[in-house]
Amino acid sequence: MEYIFTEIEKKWQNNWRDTKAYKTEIDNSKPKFYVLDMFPYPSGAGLHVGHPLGYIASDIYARYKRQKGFNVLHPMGYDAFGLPAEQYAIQTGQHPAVTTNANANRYREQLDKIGFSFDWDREFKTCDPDYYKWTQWTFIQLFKHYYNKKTDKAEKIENLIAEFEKSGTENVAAAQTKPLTFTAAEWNAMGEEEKQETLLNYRLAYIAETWVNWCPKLGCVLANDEVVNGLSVRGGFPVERKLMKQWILRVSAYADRLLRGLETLEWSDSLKEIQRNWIGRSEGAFIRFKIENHTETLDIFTTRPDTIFGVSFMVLCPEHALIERITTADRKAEVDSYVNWARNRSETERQADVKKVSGVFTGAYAVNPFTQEKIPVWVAEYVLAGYGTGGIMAVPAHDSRDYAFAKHFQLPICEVIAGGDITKEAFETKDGTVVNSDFINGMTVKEAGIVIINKVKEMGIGYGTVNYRLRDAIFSRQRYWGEPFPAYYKNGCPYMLDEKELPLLLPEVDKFLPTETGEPPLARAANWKTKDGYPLETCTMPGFAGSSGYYLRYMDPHNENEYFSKEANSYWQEVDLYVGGAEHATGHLIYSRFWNKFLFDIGLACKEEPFKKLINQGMIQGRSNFVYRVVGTNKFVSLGLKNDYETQPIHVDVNIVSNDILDIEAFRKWRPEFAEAEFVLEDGKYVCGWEVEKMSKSKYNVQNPDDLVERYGADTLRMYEMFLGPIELAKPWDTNGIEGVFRFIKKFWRLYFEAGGNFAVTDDEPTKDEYKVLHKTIKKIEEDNEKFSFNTAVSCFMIAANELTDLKCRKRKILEPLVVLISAYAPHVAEELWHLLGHEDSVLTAAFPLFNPDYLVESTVTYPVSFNGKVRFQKEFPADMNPKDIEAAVLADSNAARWLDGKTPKKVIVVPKKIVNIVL
RNA sequence: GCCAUGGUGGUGGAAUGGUAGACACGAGGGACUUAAAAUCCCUUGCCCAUUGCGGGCGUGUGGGUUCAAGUCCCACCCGUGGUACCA
Repeated sequence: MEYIFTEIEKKWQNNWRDTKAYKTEIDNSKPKFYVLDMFPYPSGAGLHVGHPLGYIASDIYARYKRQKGFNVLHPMGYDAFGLPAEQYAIQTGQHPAVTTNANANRYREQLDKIGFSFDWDREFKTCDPDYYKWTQWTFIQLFKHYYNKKTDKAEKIENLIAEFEKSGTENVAAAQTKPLTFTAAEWNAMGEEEKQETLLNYRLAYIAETWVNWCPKLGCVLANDEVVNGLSVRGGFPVERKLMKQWILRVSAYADRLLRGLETLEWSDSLKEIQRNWIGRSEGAFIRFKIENHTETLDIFTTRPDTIFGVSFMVLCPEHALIERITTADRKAEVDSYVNWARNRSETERQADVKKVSGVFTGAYAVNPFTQEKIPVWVAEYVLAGYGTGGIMAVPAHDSRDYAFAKHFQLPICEVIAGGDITKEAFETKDGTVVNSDFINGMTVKEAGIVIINKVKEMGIGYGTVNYRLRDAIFSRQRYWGEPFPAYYKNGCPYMLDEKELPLLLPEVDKFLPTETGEPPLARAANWKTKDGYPLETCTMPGFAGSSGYYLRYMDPHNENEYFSKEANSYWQEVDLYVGGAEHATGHLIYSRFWNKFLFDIGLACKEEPFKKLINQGMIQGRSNFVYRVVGTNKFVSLGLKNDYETQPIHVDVNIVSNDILDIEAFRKWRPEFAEAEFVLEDGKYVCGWEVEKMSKSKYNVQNPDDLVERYGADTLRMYEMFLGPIELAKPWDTNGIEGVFRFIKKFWRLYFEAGGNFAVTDDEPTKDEYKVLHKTIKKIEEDNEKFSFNTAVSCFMIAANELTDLKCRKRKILEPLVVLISAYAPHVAEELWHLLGHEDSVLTAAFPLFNPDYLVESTVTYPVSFNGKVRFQKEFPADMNPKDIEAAVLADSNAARWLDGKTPKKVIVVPKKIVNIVL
């Protein structure tokens, strides 16, 4: 019988689908295991070979865990809200839901061909109202909670209101937008609107006017992680700064817990480090400076309170509210013009000349609280509005940016930490002795910092604190294709819809564009009001809203009354293994952790962290092929000969190149202008050049998995993608080696058939050597599966197949367990062989074979004998011989005599089962 | 700049401090075949010897620890990814 993968794969894929072989239910008799892939955005381009890399790895692990007796949850779905569908809708008028559904169906078709063990009964898209109902519901909860720093968790806003009524802000320690203080009497005297306005300062989902990343081309606000180098991640359009009223999530309230939680996770160190940097914890002090002739004060954050005697100027960011009030009349014109210029500069422009120093003096002076010295207050772009207080104390001697600024504007530079040469550059090192600083002279940086913090606290002008770089997440998007906010406005204040009114369905609109007055597309919807006639929010939620809690919904995806049931959550708990790309490190993986921690605080999720173990699959890069055209002709030279001509490299579609050899006929047909192409060949072949680049349509290096499945079958594709290299490693996609894996599968198949082609597995008792091959394989595969070392596992299967072929082993006791072992990797082949072996049930329910160490025990071991670390000969000994006897036996050997050459060995080292080393 | 991470044959990549290069691709040679496909066998890190054993050099560079280093330590060079006026 021949290996006809097309038939086998179709047969079993249909069987698994019809029998719902992968349907998963809560089963308290088994331990659970939750394996999740980062679900894809269904783009129009379809699945490319990079997607399945992670899915195959997680599928192998899920199947392995099932074999090990776990009840495995392995769901899949689609992250369906997003910009491309909307932009397509704007161009064509086609509703994004239509495009999204079509794309998702195509993805499903492609995924099905690869033989994944997803429980498709749990599938959903984030744009399904049944699902986004719970995204909206969570948003309402965020609105109704604040972060209590005393209990270190989210609490009901009612508790806060009760506290305000009782004693104002006096006993309140809450995460807040800006510090507020008021008494109970003041609170009680506030009107409804004022109270609501005040509460927004505390809610975990709040509205505030902030500087946002505005992308005019997309007509939309972007989150910090959606902007790279001043350009939008989607589309690469320039991003500006704009002051807008936005919904915001108070992610920063969780900064410390997000940081500490990392320690409990089995994530790679590099990914944890990226998150640590993103959260950006820094210890320092808030210090309040008086401003001369003003009642206003200037608050700053510094990590170097020890350098306070070295402050020679202050700097405010151009957005700072204080500028207007303290600028002196004679400086006003200049300051205004600078501030205007700086504020209107786009992110891109700002990023472009980071090195350029610019700034302007306000004419005002702050007062150093320790020396009473007058310190000029400047405005400069290098101070950012979004970090700390938007104002700094500049210590040019010990900060390179302040140094550059001081040099440029000829401001004094005063050394307060000894150890550097401040005539050349700033001395930023934190070990050194404090000098020129009155009562802290002679102290270390660390000691001085503590003393200053205590002192400012005593003086009532500051305190030691921790500052985070992590920003609150802007949650409004001026788009159509997203979750509508379950919010409406009354007298300008936001209120939430009743939970019973959820889901608030995305309305139909005539066009997916903003209105003529610049309002978001939802403003076009007819009757976009509550039933009492209040206007609904017209923004929608961002892409990360739907993906922040989807893993929880998979636990109980059809629940109509709850996000997920207590029962389901307490069984499945958290994701045990999460597989996906590291590019989500500062976006999705932060937002989900925040989302989950909040749900944990309000008693919904039973685990604080959503993803226990995370594997980052490396990016699959494209491997482009080139042909070399002789300049000005239609003649193409093979790679090895191109230096003899003046050539121009041209991208050629990788699908008409095999092992870097061009299919000339296909090339002629590829483009009309190449129909008459001539070729200069090497050995009758046209060899293409290659380069690793991003996978992209324009480089003709996109490979989709369907072609490969068609040519080699799903099992080969699965094993080949694993064989490419370690799963975490970024690597270029390269089909050059796929033949080898295909050969292996055919060889594996042939183990079960005699020369004539009949299935020929016997019940004979295997020999010891045959058992050894099996048990060696069981051991290695188990180890590799546990380590996610799937590439070496594939090699291990190849070795086993080679050895069993050599042994002509066709025995059930060897070949049957081998089918089970390989079923996680090549499930179709395994299932077919399993049935040929006479099983009625499915290989999917078979247990992982047990390893028996007895079969690996050697009676003799060959020891390499080395002199001074160089191997000279080998000698065989009984496996249980003791090292002293081995030593004696080696020295008595005639080969040893040759190398000893009359010398007495200094030392003889016998490493059990490894090596004998003789030191001369 | 900072943080992370990697550097091993023509290529992808293996190696709990213990015979570096497993496995695979590619290449060369051979068998089978009318031929092709498929399959199988041999060679394949470099250099010398090749009538046989054999010998020397090799994991980015330079040092060090060790009986023994791709692996551990120090310094440097190069690549990749993240991040950047974060006070």
